[in-house]
Amino acid sequence: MHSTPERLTRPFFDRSVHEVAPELIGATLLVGGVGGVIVEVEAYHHTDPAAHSYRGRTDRNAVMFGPAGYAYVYRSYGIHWCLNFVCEGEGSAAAVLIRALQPVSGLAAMRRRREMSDERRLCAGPGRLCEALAVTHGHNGSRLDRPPFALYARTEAVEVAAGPRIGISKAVERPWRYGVAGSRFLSRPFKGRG
DNA sequence: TATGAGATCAACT
DNA sequence: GTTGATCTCATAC
Repeated sequence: MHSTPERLTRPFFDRSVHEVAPELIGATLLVGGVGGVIVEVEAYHHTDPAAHSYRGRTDRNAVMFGPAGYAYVYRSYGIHWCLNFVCEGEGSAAAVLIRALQPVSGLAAMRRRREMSDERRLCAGPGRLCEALAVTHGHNGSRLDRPPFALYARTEAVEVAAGPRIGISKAVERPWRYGVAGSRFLSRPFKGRG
């Protein structure tokens, strides 16, 4: 074993979402001991027309308006769950959408929940990731530095690619998607190099 | 490899 | 009544 990875706590998230998002690439996310290395995220901010918080606080997005370091979970297209990490200070309504993991821990549990064995697609996409890690609305508003969540800073430098976000119809041009260029575990490749 | 439809529901207009 | 920060399966090349 090498050095013990640094555990990410609330101060880590209490910064600009555009600082936090790229730094999450390469970090390790576990939910109940199941998870892996974050390889793809997207940043959202309340000044951003594509963000849920853009039109102000509602019952659904209330967690985004709270303090940093909490999980914001919402239902997407009536079917999937999507996991976000709330960033910046209270009222800033910024969050990072976790889009893809490289599976590392709890492969058997993930395969059982996803009913598939293909490691590349176990967590390649926000909906898939939540299914593999058993993240549901019940995790909405949970602290990220308390069980079942566990987050660890990356231990090695990674080259972070940026590009346009996926699946949105507003502010499409903002390059607020970050990830490991060329990773086999992305929901979709980054344009340019790969 | 690419494109398209269906699934399914809560928020929002 | 319409719209998604999506995924899967089917069909077409």
